[in-house]
Amino acid sequence: MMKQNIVNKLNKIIKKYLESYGLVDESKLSIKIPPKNIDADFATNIAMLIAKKNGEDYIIVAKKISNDIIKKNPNFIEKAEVLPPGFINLHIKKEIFYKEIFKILKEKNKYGKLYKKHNEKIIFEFVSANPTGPLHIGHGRGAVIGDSLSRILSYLGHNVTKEYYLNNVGNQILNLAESTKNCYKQLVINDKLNFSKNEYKGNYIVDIAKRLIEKYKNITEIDFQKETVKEILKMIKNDLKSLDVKFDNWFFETKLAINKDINGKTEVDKICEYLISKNYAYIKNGALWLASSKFGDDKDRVIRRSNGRYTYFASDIAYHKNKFERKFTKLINLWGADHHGYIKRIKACIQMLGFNQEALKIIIYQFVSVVRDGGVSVAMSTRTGEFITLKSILDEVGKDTCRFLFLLNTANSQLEFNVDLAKKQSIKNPVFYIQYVNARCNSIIKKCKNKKNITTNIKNINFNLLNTNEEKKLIKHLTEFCNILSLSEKTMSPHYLATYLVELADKYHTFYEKCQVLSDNLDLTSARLKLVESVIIIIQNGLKLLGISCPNKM
RNA sequence: GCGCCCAUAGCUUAAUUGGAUAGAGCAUUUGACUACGAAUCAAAAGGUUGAAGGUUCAACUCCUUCUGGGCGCGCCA
Repeated sequence: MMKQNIVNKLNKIIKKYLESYGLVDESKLSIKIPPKNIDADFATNIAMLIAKKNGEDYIIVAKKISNDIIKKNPNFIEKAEVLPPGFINLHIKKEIFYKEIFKILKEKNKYGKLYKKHNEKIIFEFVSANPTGPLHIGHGRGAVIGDSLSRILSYLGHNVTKEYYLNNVGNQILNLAESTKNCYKQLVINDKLNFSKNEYKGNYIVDIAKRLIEKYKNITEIDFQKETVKEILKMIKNDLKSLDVKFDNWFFETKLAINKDINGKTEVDKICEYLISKNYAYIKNGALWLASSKFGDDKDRVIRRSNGRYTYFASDIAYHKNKFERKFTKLINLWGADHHGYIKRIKACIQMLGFNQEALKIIIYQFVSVVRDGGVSVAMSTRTGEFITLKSILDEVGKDTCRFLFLLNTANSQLEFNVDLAKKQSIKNPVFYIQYVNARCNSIIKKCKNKKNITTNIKNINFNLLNTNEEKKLIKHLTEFCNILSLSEKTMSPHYLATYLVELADKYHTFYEKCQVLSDNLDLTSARLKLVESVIIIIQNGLKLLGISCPNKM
């Protein structure tokens, strides 16, 4: 939390000027790391705010304030410069950065980790793909973003439970079971396979049917619904496992929509009764409608059809209620872009249940399209069987590359996954670029193991010897790790960490070319070795949070 | 028709959420392996940030309109 500490300190210093000039509004005040082309540690726009209010010259005010800051904080600020249009750029004393490197070396794989920081209990729901087929590449994106983000949140002291909600009830499941059954029958009489329009197609259905033929002698013994879901669930879990994604809990819809209490009522029954009693639900044309438009939804929604059967949405209400009943105080849902229309209605429900809708945070990720040498295949439809399975991609490009390509971009824009390029670049690939840093570092460490007269005690290292631009940039970048984690936390976007690691690798490789680590100058060698060690720590911590391996040899 | 998201270099994209000269990678051109791993580095070239207005000292970022793309709008899930 080095950046935060400095910002807090600077805030105190700078706010005094705001007050002395009678400015109350702090919302436009910024203290942040300047763009890369600016040589400074921090920058503030305070002078422009003040000058604007008083109608004074930006530069003159900036110079006045910056001079004053230097004079009053000699132990903290190295120098301050004014650049047009009126920024004050601050250089922090080098020792503060060295201290942070100390901290990295000392805390190692726990550097940046926070403990018991939050009282809230988070439930993070993601993937939740229907058990009607194997996961496709779009689900993969959700799985990776959700998994990496929850790793980051946990690392920052949040109490996170990762949950997969399984819709194992309803028409789609009946339909699925029917598909397997038909396939089974046709296979038994050795018929040519024919699927009707609404049935699920795909080799996995045939595989399941074949397995059932082996397992059972008579069709009457088979519970097709149970068996099919079981088999598909096995597939989904396998796919997630090879992506290195693990859930803490699998929540079955049957628990809400099928299981009954001693009064013969399901959770869904009960929630509907509650909603009716509160006048949040009403009967129209024989169906039960939720008055969600009262709470910001575009229109009211049917939760129980006139034929008496509940909609999927009814279970969803019960599910979110259940999350609160399990004492979760913050709900995070990661949804594919096709679900954006559900945000308003589910937020409406949460208000009806008497909870704060702010407790629910919904992250939407846009779709993935797959490109192969020119041709684009987009539609990921489980029903038609036209989709690219996550497994096939994993088999082709590997877990690390797959995860990283999902993590490098913001969730908010559509992702074009170029399989051929990912394969071709398997050597020249951003993941390898980062992993190579670790390999190079470890190679150096190994090489100097037998060297004598190297200083290993951090306290005796003279970091002032690390004087080149490459070293200074590398040090500064290392110290931004915590800042990046909290940015990812704040924006719920793990991609900041991914791009940060690419930049770190970039800075390390430059350093590596320019600065020979092992040399006759023992003091310098010792200092550079410590720098290399801290690079290893950050790279390993970072990749671990992204769920990517970090081999010492490649 | 209504709603959500997107549009940045030839391609894939970033920009710490309103800051300074819009950063990378791939592809192209040039140079560097008898020093710690060349899966690397150095350099060149490539941009009116889809268009037009507006707000602001400051706009890729916010507002309005338009164009193009994705997705969603059922008593489907």
